[in-house]
Amino acid sequence: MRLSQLFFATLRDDPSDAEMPSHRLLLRAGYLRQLGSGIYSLLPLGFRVSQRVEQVIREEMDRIGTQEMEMPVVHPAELWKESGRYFKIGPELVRFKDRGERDMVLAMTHEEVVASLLRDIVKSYRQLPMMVYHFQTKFRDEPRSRGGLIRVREFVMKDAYSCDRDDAGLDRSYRLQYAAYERIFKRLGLEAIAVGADVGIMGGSGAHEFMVINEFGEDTLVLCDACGFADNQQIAMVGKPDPEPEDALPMEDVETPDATTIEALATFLGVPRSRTAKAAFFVTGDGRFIVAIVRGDYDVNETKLVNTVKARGGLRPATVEEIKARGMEAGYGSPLGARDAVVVVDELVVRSPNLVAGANRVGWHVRNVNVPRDYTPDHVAEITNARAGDPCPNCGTPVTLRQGIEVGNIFKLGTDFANSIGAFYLGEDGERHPVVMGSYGIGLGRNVACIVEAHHDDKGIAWPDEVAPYAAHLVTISAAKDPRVAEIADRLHALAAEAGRDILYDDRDESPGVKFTDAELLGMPWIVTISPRSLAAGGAEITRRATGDRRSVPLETLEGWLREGFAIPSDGPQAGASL
RNA sequence: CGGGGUGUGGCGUAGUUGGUAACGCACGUGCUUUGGGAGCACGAGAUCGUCGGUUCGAGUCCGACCACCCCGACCA
Repeated sequence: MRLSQLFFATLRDDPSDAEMPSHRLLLRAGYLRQLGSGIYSLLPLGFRVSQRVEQVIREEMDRIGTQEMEMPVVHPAELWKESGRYFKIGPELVRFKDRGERDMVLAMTHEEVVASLLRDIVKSYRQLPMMVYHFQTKFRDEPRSRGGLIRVREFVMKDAYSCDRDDAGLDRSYRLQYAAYERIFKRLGLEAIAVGADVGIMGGSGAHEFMVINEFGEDTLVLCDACGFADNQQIAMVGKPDPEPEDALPMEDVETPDATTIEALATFLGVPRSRTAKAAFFVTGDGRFIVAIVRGDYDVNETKLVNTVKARGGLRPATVEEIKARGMEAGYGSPLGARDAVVVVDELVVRSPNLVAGANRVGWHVRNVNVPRDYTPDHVAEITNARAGDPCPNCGTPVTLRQGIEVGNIFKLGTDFANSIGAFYLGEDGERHPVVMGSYGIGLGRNVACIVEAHHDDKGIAWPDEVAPYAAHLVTISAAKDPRVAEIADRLHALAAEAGRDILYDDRDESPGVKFTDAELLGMPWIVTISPRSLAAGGAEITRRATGDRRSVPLETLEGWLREGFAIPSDGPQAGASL
């Protein structure tokens, strides 16, 4: 591909609204353009990377016997009503009517379609197990997109679905996918770690998220360096040691003007935050009022809270009026005297004696509150976030917290979709059974961005060989001065094209500075320079983009590599080699 | 949806007390230049996010709206 013909433009200045390196570089190097919030066009270079990522995923899916197919982006809403997700999912599911006034949705994912296909096609246990996948556009009207390709509203995802006779079969499929994911991320040049994850709205019995560590990551990971324990903070259960035992003292009102936060309360009373109880108020999607009590030195974990109270439709913060209506006072709240509320208490609170809690009166708290002596919980469970330094549940070593980006996930769905959509098969036993499903997703664009996050320097991108849009970037210098330069470069370019592996060829009449700077920004793994100087030194100069290692190569040798698709031998340019 | 911010040519920006838009990069033409974002000359490109208001006159002042970005909420 001649750069003079390529549909792209490099930018000298950073676009002002790009913060992450991947976003900045993909924009500056001409891989990407934004159309709207969370909506992007992939320019030819970006599309080639995406296709190469896709091909890696395809090969690994095929390798474990997953069959490629394609399912639609627009679905009749009927199907989503059958699964119930039409009612459970909020505005991120785009709904509209077609010309016939029929309710339609834009696909966020494809479990319903797979289940409906199973309903039509799978009749017998002999047809199972079976796995399918496709690469397809998803649309999710995210409340807030961010970070370039990291969180978008429209994106292409590889989603795979396993279909098994029973849980044992699901476990087997899940392990196959897990292993395939490890191979995929390794080939993509990503150091992904699998963490235990919440099953969320997908339901089901287990899930892992594949995460790459990144300071811009939206998820918090709880990691143990000693034993390898890794969970998303949403579900990480860490032990909390027993507080010092004390005799329960009688409750005692204490005036606490303006102490509406734990911080202010602890300061005002001169006690550590661990001697206070924090109340948080929520309303579930099904209309129940929840008051959650955690110790003042911990934060409420909403995922755990949702799972504890089995909240359908999630949680939203309660309004001040709703809190008052239950006999409580925001800022001075506790279950003391509360009514019509589901009281959920963190298990550590039960073990912690004589805490300061809200009096449900403005300006007042109560000392020496003890559970269950002073109020009765409806649920006692761990509903707090793990903190850095808390003991690992496996080995007791203090855990660390890191931010991560989810590059892939795998879910054990179970039988919910099959049951609701009606995907049953006849077993060997002659009985009807629901198909047991699993769901496995990888977002292409997000992976492209994460590859750049992991493979760049201050000059630009440095693609791993496996995903580079072109294997090499051919640069000519002083072509106007020495006719041999263009002649040789043209020949090398043609040779690569004939060998079926196009290379990028900067045939523009630009100054050397522009050409080298662009080559480093664009990030092909090999930069090949043809110039009067390189010819005098014996042929071409080749530079490994990632390391900067550089050496002179005879033209015949280079031609040989190009015929092999620029398969440079592993003993290519060595560090320290010079012209 | 709450908080903060930004909208001026493709990108980055300037624009004073209100007087009809400027600079760098990129772009076109010509000449020179060619191993690290070249030089000179000429040139094209903006109804200043939109609508309304104040004013003789609005990029600038006022109001509403829209878009985008950041933090939070949210996130199969």
